[in-house]
Parts: sequence; C-alpha cells; structure tokens
Amino acid sequence: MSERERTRQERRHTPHTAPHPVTLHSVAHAAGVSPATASRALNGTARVREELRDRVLAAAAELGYIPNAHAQALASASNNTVGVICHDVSDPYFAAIASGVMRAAADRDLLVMLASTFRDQAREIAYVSMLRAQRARAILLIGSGIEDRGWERALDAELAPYTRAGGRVAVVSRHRSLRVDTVLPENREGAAALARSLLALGHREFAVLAGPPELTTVADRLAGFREALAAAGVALPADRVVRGAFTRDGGHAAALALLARGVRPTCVFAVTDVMAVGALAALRERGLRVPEDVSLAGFDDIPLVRELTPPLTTVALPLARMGQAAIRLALLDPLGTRSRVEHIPGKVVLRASTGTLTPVE
Amino acid sequence: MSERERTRQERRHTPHTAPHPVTLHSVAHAAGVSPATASRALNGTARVREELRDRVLAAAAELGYIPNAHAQALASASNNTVGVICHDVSDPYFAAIASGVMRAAADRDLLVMLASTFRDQAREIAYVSMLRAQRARAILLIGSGIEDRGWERALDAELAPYTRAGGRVAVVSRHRSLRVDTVLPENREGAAALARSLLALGHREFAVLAGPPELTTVADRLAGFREALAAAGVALPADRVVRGAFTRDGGHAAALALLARGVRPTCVFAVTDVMAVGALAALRERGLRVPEDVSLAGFDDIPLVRELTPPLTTVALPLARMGQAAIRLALLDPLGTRSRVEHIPGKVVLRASTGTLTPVE
DNA sequence: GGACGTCTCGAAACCGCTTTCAGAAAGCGC
DNA sequence: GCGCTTTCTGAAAGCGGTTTCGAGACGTCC
Repeated sequence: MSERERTRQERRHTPHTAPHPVTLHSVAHAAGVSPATASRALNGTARVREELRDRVLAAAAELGYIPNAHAQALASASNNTVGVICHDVSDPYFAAIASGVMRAAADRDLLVMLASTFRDQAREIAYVSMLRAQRARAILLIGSGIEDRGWERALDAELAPYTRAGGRVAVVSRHRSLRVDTVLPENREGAAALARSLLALGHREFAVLAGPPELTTVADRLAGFREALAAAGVALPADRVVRGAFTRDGGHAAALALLARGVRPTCVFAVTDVMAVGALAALRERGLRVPEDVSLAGFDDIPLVRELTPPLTTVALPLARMGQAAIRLALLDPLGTRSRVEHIPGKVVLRASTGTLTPVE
Repeated sequence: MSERERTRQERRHTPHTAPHPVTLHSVAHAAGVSPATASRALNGTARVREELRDRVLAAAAELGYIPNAHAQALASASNNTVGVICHDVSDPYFAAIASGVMRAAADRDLLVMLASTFRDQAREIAYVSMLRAQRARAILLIGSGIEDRGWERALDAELAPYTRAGGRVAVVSRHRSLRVDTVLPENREGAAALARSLLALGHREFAVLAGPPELTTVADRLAGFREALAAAGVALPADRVVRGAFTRDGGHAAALALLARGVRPTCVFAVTDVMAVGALAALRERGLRVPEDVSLAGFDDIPLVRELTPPLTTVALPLARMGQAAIRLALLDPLGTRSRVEHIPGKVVLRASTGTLTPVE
C-alpha cells in the first residue's frame, strides 16, 4: 500500500508531459488554506476573510498559477468557448463576418474555436462533433449552406442532440431546417432594390452570374432581381443566367461562359462580390471596358471591391455587425423553442462600375 | 445519507445547464461492461474481446455518446488544440496565413482557437493567458510584432513559463527574444531584390512608405531596399521615407504625407501590400496615374493586389505555406532548447503597377 | 496435475477544480 | 451566561474520463 503510494509519488515528480505543475492545491498549500478557500478567493464566488484572500492572491501570483480550464469546465459544467464553422478564413466575405464575431467574443471573454471546412461537407460534420465534444456554449455556422440534401440532413442530425442538450446554434446567411437562431440578409429585397437602381440608370439588357441553384442565398437574390425587372416589364431569359462556383474563379468562368454564348448585356449582376471580382477580370480579358461597354454590379460590399477600378456597385451588408449579431443571438436566453431570425437589410451603393450613365436608348 | 443521495439524484435529472448527459458510464452500463473496458474499446488503447467491443460501439452509437473533451484532457493530460493569436482576421495578410494554419490543423485533427487582438497589446497578453489555461498544445503568434518594449517583455514573461512547462510557441513574421520556433520571410533579401528589379526598370528616384520603425519587418525591408539602392549608387534621403500604420488607411495617409512634402519620386515602395492598396488610392486622388506618372510596388502578394488596376508589383510570399510551416514547427519534437528558424524566400513579381518602362533618362 | 505465462477485464486511484454541507467562531439579544 | 444567527472555512463528494494494478480464465509444458 505505502509502496504503491511511493511509486505514484515518484511518477508525479516526473512531469514528463504535464505542462503545468502549479495547481490550486499548490497555491492553497502555499497560502496555508484549503483548496476550497483558495478557489473562492480566486474566483470571488464567496466571501473570504480579506487577510486570507490576500495571501491566496499573493501565492497565486508568486507561483504563476494558471487555472486549468479543463478542470474548471468539468467541475462547474460551465464553459466559455464558442465554435465557428466556415468554409475558408481567407474568403473576404467570411473574414469580414468573422471579424465581427471575434470582436463580440472578445467583449464577452469568450474563446473562439474556428474551423474551416474548405467546402468539405464531411469535415463540416466532423467539426460539429468535435465542438460538441468540447462542450462549446454555442456553434455558429457561417456562410452559404450546402448543396447536398443528404449532408444537410446529417448535419441537422448532429446538431439536434446538441441543441436538445442546451447547446445554442446560430447560423448566418444560411438556411436550416432546424429551429436555430438565424442572421439573414434580405437577399430578395436587396437584389430587387439593386435592379431598380440599375433600371433607373437606363439598363434594359441584363445578365446574371449566379451561384449554385441549391443555395437559398442565390435563389433569393436571383428571384428578387428578376421580380424587380419583371415589374418594370423587363425580361430575364434563361440564357442570361449563368451558374458558377461561389468563388473568384467561379465568377471568372461564368463571365466567360456568358460571353461565349454571344449575349451582350449592358449590365451584369454577379450575385456575390467575390464572383464579381472574377467577372471584372474576365470582361477585361475579353476587351470589354467597365462601365463603358458593360456595367457590373455585385452583392455584399466586401472591403476589396472598393479598391477595384472601377469601384464596384453593390448591395452593402453590415458584415461585421452580422457576426456580432450571431454571437448575441446565440448567447441570449433561449426563447422557448422558437427560433429568432434577425433580418439584415442591404443598401444599394452605386459606384463607378455602373457609371453615371445617361439613360441608354 | 440516503436522503442526500436522493436529492443528488434529483438534481442530476434536471440537466439545467448540463449539455450532455450521456457519459462513458452510460454506455458502459448499457453495454454491460465497466467504464474501463468501454474506454479501451472506444479508443482502441488496449485489446478488448471483439464481442464486447462491438457491444460498446453499438451502445455508444445508440445513445449518441460524445466524449467530454475536458474530461479526456484532464485525465490523460493530452490535448489537441492549438491557439492562434493575430491582430485581425479580416486583414488579408493574416487571413492568407491563417488559411494555411487551418489546413494544416485539419490534417492533424487539431482544433484551432483563434484570438484577435485588434492591436490591443493588453488583450494579446490576456489571450496568451487564456490559451495557457486551455492547456493548448501550441501557441502561434502571427503577424508583425509589437511596438512597445514593455509589452514585449510582459508577453515573454507570459510565454516563458509556458514553454518551460512543455508548451510550444511558434511565431510567424515576428521576432521574439525568447527561444521559439520562427517562420521568417527573408525581408531584407526580398526588398533588395525588388529594389534591383526597380532599378533595372530605370527608376532612380524612390520613396518608401514604411510602417512603425520598431517593427523588425519594417526595419529589414527598409534596410534591404536601401542597401540595394546604395549598391547602385542611388541614395534614399530621410525625407523620402514616410511612416504610417500597417493598414490600408495608414498607406493612404503616408502617401498623402509624402506628396505633401513636395517630393515626386518615380517609384514608391510600400513595405506592405495592404499599405500599397491605400497608397494607390491616394495617388489617384492626387491625380497621379500609376504607372505612367509614378510606379508603385508592395510586399507580400496578398490575393487582393492581383485584382487591382494596375495589378501590383510586389514580393510574393507563400503565405498559406508559412502558416502550415508554423504548425509543423510547433508540433515537431522540441529540438533541445534550440529554436528553429525557417527562412522563407520572397520572389519578385513584376506587374503593371511598375509598368514595362523604357529606362528613364 | 500443478506451475507458469497470456489475455482480458474490472476496481479504484487520479487529473484539477467547484460546490455542497456541516462545523467552528463570532456577534447578538435576553 | 445561554441559545441563536450570521460568517467563514475545510472536508469531501463529485465532474467524466484514463490508466495502473491485480485477479480470473485459459492454454501450455514438464
């Protein structure tokens, strides 16, 4: 018995992999109090005689004590981390939203665990599982959803037990079948407003560079745009809509495909700024001047598009604030089983890419 | 006693805040084995009779068991999270590096905790402390360092016990007095090579938009640039160097300040692409055409600068690979107490912003 | 048939902290 | 001086896993 005791002690003396030997016990011992008192003194969770408190604090500082967050989380069943899942940090659209998330998290002393799926849906589900294991307070899904119904279902299956157990889920710019809090741009209205502005500039011949049709973001923006045109008696034939990936190169390819069809619109609407960037390059490559030969408009107002030549007309979304809103929603008290939706209006910003045209024709 | 037992039970039945009631005990019980066996079966850490293993796995799947990462970390003193600290996720320079970090982390099944300091040095130190509390396997410091000696010292004081206890620290593009692994662009050589290229284009009148002088990144790039000029007999007087913040607006302001001094260089070198973006806008605002009236070059090759008009000449750095290198270094076995430094060469990329000039004069 | 080595599996200690619960000490009114 | 609060403090029971250690159950070999 005492033999076993001894070997155990020896092992403890070899902090082979143990990163942090200074425990609450150490400081309690050094301060001449019990661990309970030390805990209370350090966290202020209960009154402790001033003299003892000072001794504890001094000992903690002296020893360089850093509490073990794992032990804390385990013992108190609390947790101050949130998980964020996105496609890729280097996408400026996401980066802008993430920046807002980080700001809001910092204000609330939350630690953010960030996961990039690189558009791999299996990885996305794996990350949700990991974040569940970490017992994250909330999981944020950011960015346009997924193009596969099966995976969506699998994702919801992973999310459901999490929310049922008290976990909070918030999504931004993405639909869910689950009842989760949502930050949703007014895609339809924004695109419609943009269309009206473009009509007012005199355009009548349009083309749209759209993303994957399964994405509600795409569907809504396309629908809004088309409706506003229709209201003005302008049609948007099917051959004027080209699909492409939600990336710079996707926009580039889509624009080339459009031109290859032989259509020559006076104005091109890319449903995403990122796609518009690629489109601008493609148009240039084909010798078209923007806005003299063709106008170009996007959606989102990522910082980048202000630096383009010409600066891009777009529908501005308060991206950073959308990120903050996601955190806010996720940390609000759960409002029954209902899900909240925060609608974010977009604002049309006319820049030089659509020129200040005298009405055509 | 039994009374106390009962109230405890009742409390357990109200998972008020407890996010996850399914524990290893549950599945062990359901499978009719001990928790020890269940643990071994789930982790494959020891041989378990096939029949039992199947029962455990089935029970785990049935109950939707998800291990508690906190308990695992606590019990096994292991951990699969790394912390990353940067200024702001929405800075494209950082975003590109972070993307590489995320990729490397995903390949190794690591969870990344990301913290943005928003250039607040107190916050940076606080984050190191939080990451220490999380017992992160490694802490990555990304991006240009700090402009304050006192804070730097405080940061090292926070880092030192961490590394001493076995934590790994890696920094990219940033100097440390501590012995930590480092991923370092060859700023001096890159800037010198750029200068030679610009000289070859015929330029003789230069100006530099530099960042805060305390940053070694800035100092190195400036020194390399100046040396290469000197080697060609070209001087760079003090009034041709303007300081500005390491941001788009910093570059903008610096360029305006330069012009306000009345100097008219034929070529402007912004030590950072991000600054160059602002500078380009400023030059335009003052009616200068790039590259006809003045050439402009940057450093880093962030994706954005390829989309500018004109595309920006710069020194390309493999940003994503630098991020991956940081993870790799941090997770390599500690090589004694020595610190490794991985030097990253830059590659001059001539684009239209410096034009294909016929040698001036 | 008994000594002995192998494989599995369970009991129990432990990781580092929080939080009850109860006891000690001190303050108070009578 | 005595019972009763009110405050502080410490012992100890977890939180949910991992891992050591030893005990059975078999198989093998003299």
